[in-house]
Amino acid sequence: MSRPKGFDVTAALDRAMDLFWRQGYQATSMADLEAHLGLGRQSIYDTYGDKLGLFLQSLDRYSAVPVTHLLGRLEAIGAGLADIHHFFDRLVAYQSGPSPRACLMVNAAGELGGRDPVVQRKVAVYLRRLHGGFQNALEGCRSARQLPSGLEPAVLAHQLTAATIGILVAARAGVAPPTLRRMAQAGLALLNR
Amino acid sequence: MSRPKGFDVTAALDRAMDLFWRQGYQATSMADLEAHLGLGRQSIYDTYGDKLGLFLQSLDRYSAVPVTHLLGRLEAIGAGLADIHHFFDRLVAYQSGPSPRACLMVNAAGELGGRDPVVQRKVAVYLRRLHGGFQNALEGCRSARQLPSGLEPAVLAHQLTAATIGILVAARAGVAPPTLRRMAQAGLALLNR
DNA sequence: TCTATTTTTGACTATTCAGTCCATTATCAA
DNA sequence: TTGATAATGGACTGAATAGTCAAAAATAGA
Repeated sequence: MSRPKGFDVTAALDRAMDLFWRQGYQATSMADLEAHLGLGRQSIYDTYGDKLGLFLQSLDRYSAVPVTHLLGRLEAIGAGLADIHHFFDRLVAYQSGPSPRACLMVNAAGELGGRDPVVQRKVAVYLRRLHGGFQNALEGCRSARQLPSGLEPAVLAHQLTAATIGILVAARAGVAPPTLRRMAQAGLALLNR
Repeated sequence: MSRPKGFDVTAALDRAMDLFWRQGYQATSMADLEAHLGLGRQSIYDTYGDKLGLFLQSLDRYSAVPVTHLLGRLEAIGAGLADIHHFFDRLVAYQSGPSPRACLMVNAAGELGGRDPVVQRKVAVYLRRLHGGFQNALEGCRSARQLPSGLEPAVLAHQLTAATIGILVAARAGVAPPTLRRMAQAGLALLNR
């Protein structure tokens, strides 16, 4: 080895993820990436491969950081009702900012799901993970007798996953925060029966 | 007036809608459109304006035909439980084909929702319409005593809308039909208690 | 200090794209 | 039949694109 990279590879990936998250894949040019990462083009190609490679790594990074951040408590041992409430609170709060970016995975499904099987699979994994997190927390609820009998965690997890995706698509469509909040309340109402 | 158009303007719009639905906006080039519509470029520009204009008209056409086709029974007077079941049956069946296209509106939200307010608004209108259709049918259910008391149609409509969007995003992610069916069953299970 | 290796930089290329121009063709109204 | 008008097809354009190349700069190890 001789000369080390003059930048933080992971930090730059975070910035790429941010840009793709906001603008989408095709609307983000290599020139945009150069500017936002503060890197020369060749450095980007050397480090991450081509544009699609960088995007796919951004999807992985998205799973590793923002998704884990939001889902962490749902996926933990001992997760329960409070964590589900917390999840939707955070979700709505995050999508109620000035220019909500919705979800990189959901956006990617809409833009590239129709033609890139690799993107498809990553989104599918994300959806399964969402479902798994809810199911874990719901089984915690059941153990703690926080859940009305007769509600199947696996089924309820589908309903909560759908509620989440619904909110994210609505956010991308510019739906107003009060409506997003109502959608979240409708999701949480599922737990009260 | 002198020379009439040598093609069916609406039929060509249907074909453009099909193409955008399958491939997305940016992945569809004017050359693709020429080939698929069987028209010269100038005819397309003369008739529909620019590419974005054609896309926006495709969104409107999508609302007018496929959406109306699928939602018609939910929006009709006298809609009820059977129509909600029918809706999800059709939805899943349609997305279980060899290469499901999911939903033009949802796809468009993911691809263009982040930067085009016109697209945003059209998607938001579509979401409201979906909610309205469910709410109409649910109120029919309530009148017919098909709905357990304590279920608010407006809230339940949010849950069913989310279930629908969830299935559409999953379809775009290539999720297998059996899972789509389970997601639909989870949606319908909302009506059973 | 010297050398091998890598990063960086910026210019370059070939392609693709949306959109335009214009000559030609076809139709309606008179 | 004729003149006005509109539609059509194809070539063209300028801009933007992803990706490449090669020279220069910088660093670790000897």
